[in-house]
This record gives sequence, structure tokens and C-alpha cells, in this order.
Amino acid sequence: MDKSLPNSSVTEPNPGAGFSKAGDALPKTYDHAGTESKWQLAWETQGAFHPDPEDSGESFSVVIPPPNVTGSLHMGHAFNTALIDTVVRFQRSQGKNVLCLPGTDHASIAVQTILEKQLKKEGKTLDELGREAFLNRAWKWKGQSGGQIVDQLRRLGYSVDWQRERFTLDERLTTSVSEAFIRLYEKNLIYRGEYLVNWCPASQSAVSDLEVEMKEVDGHLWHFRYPFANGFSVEGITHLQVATTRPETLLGDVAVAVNPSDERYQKLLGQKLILPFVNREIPVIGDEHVDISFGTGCVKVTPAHDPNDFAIGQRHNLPQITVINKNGTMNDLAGSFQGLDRFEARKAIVKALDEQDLLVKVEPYRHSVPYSDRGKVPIEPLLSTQWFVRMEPLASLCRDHLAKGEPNFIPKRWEKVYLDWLTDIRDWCISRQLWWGHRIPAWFVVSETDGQILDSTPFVVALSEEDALKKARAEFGKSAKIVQDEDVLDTWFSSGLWPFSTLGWPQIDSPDLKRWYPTTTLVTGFDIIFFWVARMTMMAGAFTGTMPFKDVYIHGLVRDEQNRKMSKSLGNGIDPILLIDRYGTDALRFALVREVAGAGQDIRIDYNRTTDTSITVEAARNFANKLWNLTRFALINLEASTSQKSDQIDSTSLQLADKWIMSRLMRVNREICTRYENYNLGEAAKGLYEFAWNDLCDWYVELIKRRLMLSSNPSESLIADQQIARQVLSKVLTELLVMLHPLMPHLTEELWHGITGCSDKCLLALQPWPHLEQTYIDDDLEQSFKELIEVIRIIRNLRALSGLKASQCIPVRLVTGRKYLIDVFNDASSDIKALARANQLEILDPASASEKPVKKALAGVSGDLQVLLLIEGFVDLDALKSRLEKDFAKAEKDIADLSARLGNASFVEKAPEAIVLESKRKLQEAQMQADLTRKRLSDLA
RNA sequence: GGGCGAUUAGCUCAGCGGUAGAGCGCCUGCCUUACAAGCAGGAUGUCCCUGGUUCGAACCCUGGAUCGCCCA
Repeated sequence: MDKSLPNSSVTEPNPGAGFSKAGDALPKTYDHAGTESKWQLAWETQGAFHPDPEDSGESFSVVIPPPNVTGSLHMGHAFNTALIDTVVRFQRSQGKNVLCLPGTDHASIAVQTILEKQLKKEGKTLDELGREAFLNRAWKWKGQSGGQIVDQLRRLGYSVDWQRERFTLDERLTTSVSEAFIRLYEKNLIYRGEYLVNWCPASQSAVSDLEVEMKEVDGHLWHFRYPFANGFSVEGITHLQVATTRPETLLGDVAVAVNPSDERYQKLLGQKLILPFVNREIPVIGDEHVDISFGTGCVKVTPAHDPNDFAIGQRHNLPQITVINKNGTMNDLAGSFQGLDRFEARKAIVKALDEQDLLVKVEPYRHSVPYSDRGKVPIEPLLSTQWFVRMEPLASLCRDHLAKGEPNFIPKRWEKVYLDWLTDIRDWCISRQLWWGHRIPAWFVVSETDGQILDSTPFVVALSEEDALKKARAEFGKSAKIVQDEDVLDTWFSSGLWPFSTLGWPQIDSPDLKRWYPTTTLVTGFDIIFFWVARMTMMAGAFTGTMPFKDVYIHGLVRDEQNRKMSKSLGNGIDPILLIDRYGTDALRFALVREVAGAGQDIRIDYNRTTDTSITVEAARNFANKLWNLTRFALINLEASTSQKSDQIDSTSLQLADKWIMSRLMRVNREICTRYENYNLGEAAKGLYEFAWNDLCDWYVELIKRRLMLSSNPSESLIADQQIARQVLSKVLTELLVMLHPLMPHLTEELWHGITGCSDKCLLALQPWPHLEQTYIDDDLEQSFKELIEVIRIIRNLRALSGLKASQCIPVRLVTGRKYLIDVFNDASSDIKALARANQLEILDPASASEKPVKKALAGVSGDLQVLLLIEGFVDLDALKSRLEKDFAKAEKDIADLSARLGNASFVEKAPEAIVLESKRKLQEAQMQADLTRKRLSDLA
């Protein structure tokens, strides 16, 4: 496949921008800004992430959760992107034919709110402007301001196919939406009807249940009296007392309900009450759902303004009286309160009740109030004719798939959340009284109802006006006149189609659809499982017969330094762009991924708001710089030709350190690959960090420095050995960069070009995962190497204790009874000397050591291993003594613990043999440690 | 009211049956020619409480506390 494009201006070598050839003076710190923009441009102009359906390789596809066009990048996007892109880049390295498809959704309410605000400033109204002019304006706005988020996503180094970028209102996707609507309608899965819906008075549209947020607010409970009609009274009772949090709905009351088993009121059932202000007679009815213990046990019933009352109304066949307009003001049935805003009306009604001596009391009352997510105002339940999707048949399909493990939730526990929502699901109100969005493909045959649109007006559903007219004429005769429904569909209706509408559906022979659908993985936050994940699975189930993705990887939220959810209203968001500017995209990405635990937990980003700094991200930036300098070191020490030869390493010439780092490299290769595959991304990041810093930089590089920097006139064998070290370093570093690439794409791309000398047309982003050479993995060797590191640590510790100067070299004696260790130490004696600053090194078994006793020495003991620093005159005797005493005490405690354990008959009997043997070994070791330490202490005395 | 998650070093978090780990911070030395965004060494814990299971519990089970989220 040829990914190169004619435009080659960005692929010209750019000396000075980063690594080029060894020998150039390279800066000591990594400059992320230049590097990141350079590779973002190179990837995109070379079409690196634009796959062809004809390309070879197993399909791997991901659609990104389309951000809202009105949005700007926040931490949630950065986090989601970091995770998706890590997965996607890794899968590309596995040789798969990877499609990662980006796009945005049109966000009906959000866009319309923005534009209405603009219009208001200009003193215009929607109606004056008209639908067409408004839509022109909206598209213009989208063109100018709507693309911001997309450019910001580019700055994250997102390896998506920008050539396949989609927008939910694209013509193609709009066709998908109409098609989906029509098919659902024809299967009787969409219906139109008058129901109590969640009305948002701010956006003046219906919204779905999911767009309603319940908020606990401090309100009041007003108690007031309704007098009986016709002066009726029983045992002196002349009124019924009701309690409500919403007095303004009083005007729409049609009954007062009591529980039929409530003895207080049984004799009043069927009596009439007089509704104040409007003087309507309303009955006292019995309904089992009334809570006897709440308030007085009497509730006013307002079917047109409360979901519970609506249900009561249906059970008792009560009228529905709407008293509130769609803009939240009181309507003409509200009498003298007409025209008041619903909250003004509340005050006025309470005042008027008080004046009529009908107000009994007011209590402070904390209760849940439904708020519109978008509009940020209380929802008004309102009777209204809307379009609904029948959810149960679709949900049932999804439940069947889930029973077969489709889709596969990671982590598993989110499956239950998803399933619970799909069970006892309510129908979905999909129509919105807005203009920006997909207009509902339904046309009313107005000629049947005198040119008016009534609930009874028949309608036809079709892909186009032309088709609609045909259908209407066929059914209602040649003179049929049609008018399209004014409303648009819920944005999530189109988002629900996203995994297949973006790939060409409903054209089922679309090459992209055939190649990449169903998609492989969906990566998203748990907060949109219902909004998006469930809607996608339902739509996919209905239209494609499969689930739209195999895996769903659910991640948590990014929380602020005080562990709060980041939100606009709190103003506690952390701007990822600021962090990118300061620390680099790769640092931010690495920091975010590294924080991820296995279980889809929320992550927290520390942030200092006065300095705009983050310690977490800074640590990742430091890691990036470490890699930069590691590569700088390698380039200074490698010859240009080394990298080509690194795959022909002569394994028989490897030294201990070489074998060790190769064993570590291959082990890491195997582990990290598994972690990436299983979405253990945080673990992958941590593993690579440790390998790069602790194994490679701290030990291997330090160990080979002497082999790399030869004195003048070196022997041939030294030159040959230098070559080995170069080859190994080159190989390890190169493969490390490939493995790190999914996490830190820009930096690794830059360094990889530096180390391999490849041209800019050859991209690390398209390189395969390093070949796993299992034969290098050697458990025993790694274990021995651990001992070697331990010895060097002990020597360094003793040196630090005694206050030896770094430059002071001293003779060292190592004593151990373990034959293999003696061999390892002999093999590595020059390494030990160099890293521990020893000028002489004796490696003895206990017998030879006792033949050559030393009087005074700095001593450390680890198990049977004694480390002696042979120097005259201790610099700090007390420090050494207290150290040895501490070691002794520890050994004694270990002996006590282990003997107690081994003395326990049931432990020896029941514990696995390996554990028992291990305990015995540890006991022996502790005893040896105690003996030797005691001896050293007595030598000191 | 139902459900889910969290509680481990000063801070952020790993570990999920076999004698407690990392990063940051802290202390002591170092400008050792890749890196002071660094190097070497060091200190630091009733693993929230309570019972229980087990030879053995930070880890499994009871009950509870605190914090957070979702659904009604």
C-alpha cells in the first residue's frame, strides 16, 4: 500500500528540528512543541491512518465517540482519546487493517441555544428569521466555530482517518437517519401520540428521560385547605387539607386522592371539593398509591403536570387540565394568574390562599426536582403530542445478545448497569421542537383536516417530499396536500446509528461497511452507557442484526484535584491544551494512561491553579526527557551503521549484561503485548516506564559505558565487544520505542527516526510490533543478575554509611557459599568494580575466606553473602554499628516468625510443599544472616 | 429505597491468600562527559473498624463506618 501523497513539502529532511545524524550537538532537553506539530502534519499528509478496505490484514475498527460541535476540548476528551489512540496504534502494530473513524455530532439543543443568544443580542427572534434563514446561519456558524474541537483533537496526535471524518448532519448520514426512522415506523417501533413529556421551558422543546437530571433542592411544603362543596361537613370537618411542593399546579387539579384504606377519609370518598380561584368542583377519590403517612394523607391530583398524577388520572378516567404554557407562563385557564411565570404564580397563589385563610402552614422541605440537563431550568411535565420509539422490543433484542456475551463489557461490572437499564425500559421521546437537526421524515396530509395539523391528521412517512406526496395521493386521492412535520429528531437518535451510518449504511454493499462493520471496540466513559452505548446496540440490533462492536471498554472520569467531577457549572475544568503547551501531548497522554487502574476507576489529576502546573504530568514529561537523553546517549555512542546490524547479533558473544537486558526486553515484549491486548493500558505504561528507566537506563547503560568508550589503541577483542554493546543497545532502544509508541507517539516517532536513520517517509506509526525472541528469556540469569545488583547496592550503601567520597576507591571482598554466585561475580567483576568503585575485588567461598581473615572491615550481610569493604580506619563506626544491629534485629525477628510458622504442625501438614520449603530456606538464610551479623558486630567491638 | 465503587506511606495510587509496593514529596551526599526534568543512598505504614473462614487474610465471607456515583 502506498501511503505517500504528492505533497512532499513536509517530508523534506528538516535538520535541526530534532535528531538527524550522530555527532550533531543535540539539546539536553526535549522540545515537544516542534516535534509534535511536525509529526502530526507528517502523519496526516502522508495518509498514514487512511486505510483501504482492500488492504491486507485482519480488520480492526473503532468509531470515536463524536464530540459535540459546540464543544471545546476538555480532560474527558483527552482521556478518552489517549485510551483509544493507544489501543488503535497498538493494533496497527499487530499488522491489522485498522480504521479509526472521527467525527462530531450536531448537538441540536446546544447549537440552537448559542444561536438564539446571538439573535437575542441582535434583537431578532426565531420566528422573524424563519426556518430557512436560521438554518443557513447555523451552517455558517458550524463552518466557522464548529471545527474547533476537531483541531484540538489533532493536537492530541489522534491517529484517526481524517479523510473519513463524519458529521451527523452530513447528507449521507441524514439519509441514514431518515431511512432508520422509516424502517422503525414501518415495523411499528415508532409511534406518535399525546403523553406527558419532559418539557424544557428554556429550550422550549421536549427532552428524553435521560436528559433530565434529578436535583435535591431546598424547597417548601405548603399545606392548604380545599373546602367541601355545598357546605358539606362531616363531624365538623369542613375542609380537606393537602400538601404540595408546587402550589401553582393547583389550578389544574381535578381531584384529591386519599388511600382507600385510610380510615380518616373513608367516609369522605366521593364528596366534592371546591377548587379555590377557579371554583371548580373536584371529587375526593381513593387510590392505593397514595402514601398514608405523607403529609395529611391527601394529595391533590394534577394529571397534566405531574407524572404520578397522570397515572392516577388514567386509572380514574380524570380530565387533564393544562394550566402552564410551553414557555413556562400560566395560560388562560389560570384565571387571574394568566401570564405569570410559573414561579411568580407560585408566590401569587400562596399569597392569595393566605388571604382567603386557606393556607395552613409552610414547612421547609428538601426534595428532588427534575432539571433539564441542557436548559438548566426545572422541567415542566407537560401534555404534548410527540414521536416515540417503542423501546421494549429493541431492548429485548439487546438482552438476548447480552446473554451471549455481546457486546463484551470491560470491566465486566458495567454489563449489569447496561442490563438494568434495558430492563423495564420506558419509551423514548425522540421529537424535539427545534430546527437544527434531522427533520422528521413525516408529512401530514393536511387536506384531510381542513389544512390544519391536528392529532387526528393522518400522515405519511417517506424519504423525500416527492415520495411523501406520492404516498399521500395514493392513499387520499389526487388532491391530497401535505406539510412536513416541523420537528427534528433527538441528536442521540442519529448518534445511535453512528457505528454503521458512518460506514455507509443503509448501502449494505458499501466497501467500508463490509470491511469494518461490526466494529471491534468501543472506548467510552461510563457516563454515556445509556445515552449512547445502549442506543447504538438497539439501533444496530434493529438494522444490522448484530451488535455494533465486540468489546466495550468503559473508562472512568477525570476528576479534579479535590476529587470533584469536572463541570462547566463548577468551573473546575482543567484545560488540556494548557497542559499540552506546558508539558507536551505525549506527557499528558502518558500521565493519563498511567493513572488508569484495571477496573475502569475514575482518575484524578493534580493541578495547581495558580501556576497551571501538574506534578503528575510533569513526572511524565520527565520520563519523556529521560527517553530523549537515553537516545542522545545512544546516538553519541553508536555508529551510523550499527542499527542495520542489530538484527544480526551474534548471541554467543554476549556478555552477562547483554544477555540480561535481552532477557528483560523479551519478557517485557511479551508482557506488554498482553497488557495492551487486554486493555490493561495503565499496566502497560507502568511496565514500559520501569523497563526503560530502571533496567535500561539505571543498569544496562551504566554497565556498558566502559565498553563503549574505549581508550586509544584498543585491542581487536575490545572493538568487537564494543560492537556487541552497540548492537544490543541499538536493538533494545529501538524496540522499546516501538513498544512505547502507542503511548507517546510523537516523541517515539522522533527518536526512532534518530536511532534508525530512516527517512521521514518511513513512519514508526506503521512499524510492526518487535519480534518476540523467546530464547533470550532466561529466568536463572535474571535471578543471578538480581543478586549482582544487590551486591552493588550493599557496597554503595556501606560507602554512603561510612561517608566515603565518591572518588575514593577501596578493596572489596565478597564471600558466599553459593558456587553459581561466585561464577556470576567473577564474570561481572569488572562491572562490580566500576559501579561500586572498588579497586580490588576478592570473591571467595567461606573456607578460603577463613584462611585469610580480615581484622577490620565495613561489613554488610545478606543471607549467606558477606560484603566486606577493606579499609583502614572507619569514618563512621557508630553508623555502621547501628546498621548491623538493625540488620541483626531484623534477622532475629525473621527467625522467630519463621520458626513459629514451621513449628506449627498444621502449617507443615496443610500448606503447599513449595511454601513450606520456601519457609525453610528463608529460615536458614535468616539464621546465616544472624550468625554472620553477630560475628561482624563482635569484630567491631 | 435499590445498586455500584472507594477506603493501603505526608500526597496520588498499585497489589487481591504465603513476612507491605511505586511515583511524587521528605532526609543525606553528588554539576560521576545522556539526562539536576538528573545520579547514588536513606527514612516512612494498627493495609477504615468488626467478627468469621483458613495452617496463614491488606487480599475471601458477616456486619458496620466514612466518602463518591448511578437508578427510583
